[in-house]
Amino acid sequence: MIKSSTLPVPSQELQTAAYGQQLTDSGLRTETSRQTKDRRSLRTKRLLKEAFAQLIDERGLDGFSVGDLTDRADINRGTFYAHYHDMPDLLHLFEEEIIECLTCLKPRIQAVTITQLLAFARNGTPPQVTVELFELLQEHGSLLRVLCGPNGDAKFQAHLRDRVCIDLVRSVLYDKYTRDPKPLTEYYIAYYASAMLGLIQHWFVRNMKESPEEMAHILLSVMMLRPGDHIELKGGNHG
Amino acid sequence: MIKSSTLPVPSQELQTAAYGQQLTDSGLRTETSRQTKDRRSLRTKRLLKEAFAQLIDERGLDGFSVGDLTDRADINRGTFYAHYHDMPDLLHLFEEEIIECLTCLKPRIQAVTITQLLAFARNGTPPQVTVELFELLQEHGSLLRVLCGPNGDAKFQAHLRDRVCIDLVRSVLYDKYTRDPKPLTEYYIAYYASAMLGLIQHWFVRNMKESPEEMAHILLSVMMLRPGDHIELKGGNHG
DNA sequence: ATCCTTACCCAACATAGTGTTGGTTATCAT
DNA sequence: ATGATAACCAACACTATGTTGGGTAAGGAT
Repeated sequence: MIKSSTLPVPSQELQTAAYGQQLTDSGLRTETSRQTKDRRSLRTKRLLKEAFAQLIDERGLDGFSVGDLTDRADINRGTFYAHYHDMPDLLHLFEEEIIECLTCLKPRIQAVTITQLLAFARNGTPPQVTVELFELLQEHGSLLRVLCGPNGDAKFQAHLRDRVCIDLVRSVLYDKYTRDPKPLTEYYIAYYASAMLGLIQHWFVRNMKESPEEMAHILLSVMMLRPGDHIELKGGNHG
Repeated sequence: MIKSSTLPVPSQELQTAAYGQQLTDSGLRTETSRQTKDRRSLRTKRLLKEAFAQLIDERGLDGFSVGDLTDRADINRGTFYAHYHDMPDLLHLFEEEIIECLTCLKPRIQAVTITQLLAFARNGTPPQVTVELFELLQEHGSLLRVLCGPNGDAKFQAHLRDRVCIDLVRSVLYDKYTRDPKPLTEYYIAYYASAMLGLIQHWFVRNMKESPEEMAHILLSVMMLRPGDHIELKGGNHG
C-alpha cells in the first residue's frame, strides 16, 4: 500500500545525486507536534508503532493498508490521519528516527583516526565506535531487518548508505582518495559505502547471529583487506 | 501504485535467505503465452513497454496507475489485464528479462581466471567479459537506472547483486575464501557483491558518463586494491 | 477473397482503499 | 469541576482495481 508519497516531488527527472531529498515537515505534523504531552496521543502513537512493526514484519512493506494497521493497533482509522498524513509519512518518520539515532555516532565515526586503524591491524581491536554502531543497529533490528531486506525500502537503504556508512568509509579511506581530484574518487567512496551496507544487510539476513563486537571486527577486517592479496600485484596502476 | 504483488506470499516470516522467491508463472500468462504470434499482441506489448519505460522514468516506480500506463500507451485498460495479471507482474517480467539477458554472461564471468586478473594487474587490461557486462547494463540503462536507484525496487537490486554480481565476485575471490570453511566467507562474498552493485549504481547516478571499458577498469581496480595500502599492515589477522 | 479466430475496444460493475468531514463521547490537564 | 482535546463513529466523495459481456475489427490460414 505504501506508495512513494503523494507529495509534489520537485521534478526529479535528472536527480544526479538527489539522495538528500526530504520532506522537511508536512504542515499537519507541525501543527500537532506540540501536543505530545497528552497521554492519549502518546498511547496512540505507541500502539501504531507496535502494530506497524508487527505488520511490516509479517506482510512486508506493501502488504497492508491503513485499515489493517489501525485494526491491529485497535485504533480508529480516522485517528491515524490525525497523526500522520499517510502511510509513506508514517514510514518516513520511523526511518528518520532510526537514521537520527545512528547519526549520533557521526562525529565519533568521522573522528576515527589512522592510529586506531593501525591499532586494529596490530591487535585486532576495532575502534569502540564501530562496535557501538552495530549495537545501535541491533537495537532497531526488528524494523531495520525488514527495511534493509529485499522487501524493504530502496530509498531507506540508500540513506543508510549515504548518511551513515559513508562516514566510516571516508575515515578509513582517510585522505588517500578523499583529497584525490580524480573522478575515480567518488567511485571508490560509493564502492566502499555499498560494501559496508551489504555487510550490514547480510548480518540482518543471518538474523544478527554475530555479536556487535564480532561484526565490528569483520567489517574492519574485510575493509582493510585486499582480495588479491594472495596474488602478486604490481601495485598502483589503477587510474 | 505497484504493490509487492497480491500473490499469496508463502509465509516469509523468517526468510533467512529467501531471495530466490519467484512467481514461476501466473496461470493467466501460461494460457496466453503461446499466442505471441499475432501481430496485435506484439504491438500491444511493445506499446506498453515503451509507455512503462517512459512513466517509470518520469514519475518513479509508484508514481502511476494502470490507467495512466494504458493512457500513455494508447491502449484500452482492459487490454492490459489480458496480458498481465497486474502491475507487479508487469514489472517483474521486465526485471526478469534484464536479469536473463545479463545471465548470458554467467558462464564466462564464472570462468574468469586468475591469469586474466594477473594480466589486468600487469597491463590494466580487464577481462573482455567485464566490459561486455557494462555494455549490457548500458543497453538496458533507461530502465536499470531507475530500478537501481533510491526510487527503484529493492528486490530487483538484491537480485542483481545475488544473481549477477556474485559470480564475478566469486571469480575474483577465487578459492581463497570460497573454499574457506569459516562463517566469515559468506560475509566476504556479501561484502564484495554489494560493493560491485554499489559501483554500478553510482554509474547510473552519473548517467553512465564513463564508457563500459572505463567502468570495467574501475571495477577491477577497486576490487583488487586495499584502502589501507598506504598504511603498514601486518597482514592476515582477520578471523 | 473468404472465413474463422481472436485481440482489441467499450461500458459497466463490484470491490477495496483513501483522505476528509461533522457530530458525539470519553479522557486529560489544571 | 470544567474547558480543551483526542478518540470514536458513520458517512462521504473519490480513485484505482480487477472482472465481465457484447460488439468491432484486424490477423492468419486456406
